[in-house]
Amino acid sequence: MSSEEAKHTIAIVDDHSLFASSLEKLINSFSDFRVLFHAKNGQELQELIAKSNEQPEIVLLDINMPVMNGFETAEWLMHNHSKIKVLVLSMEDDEQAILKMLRRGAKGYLLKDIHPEILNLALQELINKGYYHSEKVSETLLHSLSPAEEDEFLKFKENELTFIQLACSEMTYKEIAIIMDLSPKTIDGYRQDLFKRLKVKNRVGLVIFALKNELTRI
Amino acid sequence: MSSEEAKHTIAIVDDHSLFASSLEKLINSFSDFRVLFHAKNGQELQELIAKSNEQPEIVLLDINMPVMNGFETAEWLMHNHSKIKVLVLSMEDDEQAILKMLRRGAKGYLLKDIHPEILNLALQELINKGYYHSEKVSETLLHSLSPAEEDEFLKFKENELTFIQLACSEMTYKEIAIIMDLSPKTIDGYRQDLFKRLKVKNRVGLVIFALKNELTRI
DNA sequence: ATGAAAAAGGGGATTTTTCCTGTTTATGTG
DNA sequence: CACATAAACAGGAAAAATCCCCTTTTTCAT
Repeated sequence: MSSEEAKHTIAIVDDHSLFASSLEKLINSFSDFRVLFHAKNGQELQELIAKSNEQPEIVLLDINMPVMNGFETAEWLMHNHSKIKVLVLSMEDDEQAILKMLRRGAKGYLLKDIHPEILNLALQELINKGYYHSEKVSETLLHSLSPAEEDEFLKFKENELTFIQLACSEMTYKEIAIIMDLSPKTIDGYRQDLFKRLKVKNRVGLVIFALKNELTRI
Repeated sequence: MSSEEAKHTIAIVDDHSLFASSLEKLINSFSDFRVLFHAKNGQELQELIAKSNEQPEIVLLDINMPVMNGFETAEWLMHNHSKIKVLVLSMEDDEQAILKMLRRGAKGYLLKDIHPEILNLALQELINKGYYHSEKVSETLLHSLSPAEEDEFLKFKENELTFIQLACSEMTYKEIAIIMDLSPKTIDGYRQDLFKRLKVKNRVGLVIFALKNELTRI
């Protein structure tokens, strides 16, 4: 791999432009990667992706950014460009942040103070294996599963959870309303609110979400 | 560590008594561990724990057991004896099983064909770090949190299978028709035929069927 | 080549889902 | 009490899903 065109493309999303541009130089010095563009936040990334005729294969994503932060950006990428791999580059060594990012489909999580060669390695693994997991990330995952804590992303009220679970069945909403002893209109309210919050398009999307997050079992 | 009393205590839960007893011998040969008792299933474990005046620090847990399987047992332990660490010892190298166990608080997951020294190491780590994570487990965790890839088999015709898999998404039938380059009416034909054959009432039923039978993964 | 069977496509109707915009009813807090 | 807020509920309409019955096209073995 050597010609410019064969290099894997990368987008950087970080509001610290000094960091972003030095990172760009570094990446361009890697033999297999080149930076396509960088954005100051998620919103700018959306615009650049829309405008550009070339899509990045990998997005290096910061978390703390104004306007549209890393979590929202990862969520948007997951829903709208699932082929783009997200590698989080963050300042904070925070288990909850790591988890929240992984839940939003991030393929790796690196601290900003790592050695450049580690970044190169991570990028290579991202391309070859589809993900890069550092020791830290693995430990975090294991830790996190025992106390089973949550993030806003999947916190539900009792009724909502019941509705979700019933929606994962062959019942119509009318039948669910009867079971839950609520008006069909209330059920419709739950449905609409959940669709928006979980960014799903329809009931099948809701079912998939519930199963992925083990909100119910089939 | 050498006196019998100072050794860490272990309970084995496995219905294959030959395996269980040889495992007991093996563990008793480790300098830091001794087997307290073994049970044929979760129910027997409950009784033994209740009867015994000494609680095991670690439970080596099989998954496939009659009466009360590993999942149920892990769940019970999590809720009733959260201080006891569960190390799953399973036959199957199954991502879903690994995840289900970790979600139920398991502190480690080992395949039954590992080298004895690995078991010793895992037990040591369980005591020292509180968990043992193999490479496989780490990969599974990461894998599981991101959208998965697909797989295919079974006795459906190619087009049917494709349709089923696409139906397990947020696409409308019209969109599926476009993707499959068929008339929406043909898609409706597939749908109707499958509903009848699989005895499902609606699309959610179809999705559930597909997942139960591993026609697709989400 | 031809007839049966399978696959693809269709008309047209009802039901369910989905969406958008509200109002009313509880509920908790200063 | 009054006020803010969340929960429950509604009207109305468009889109999608579902159903039933029917026709055309393709495939394939004889």
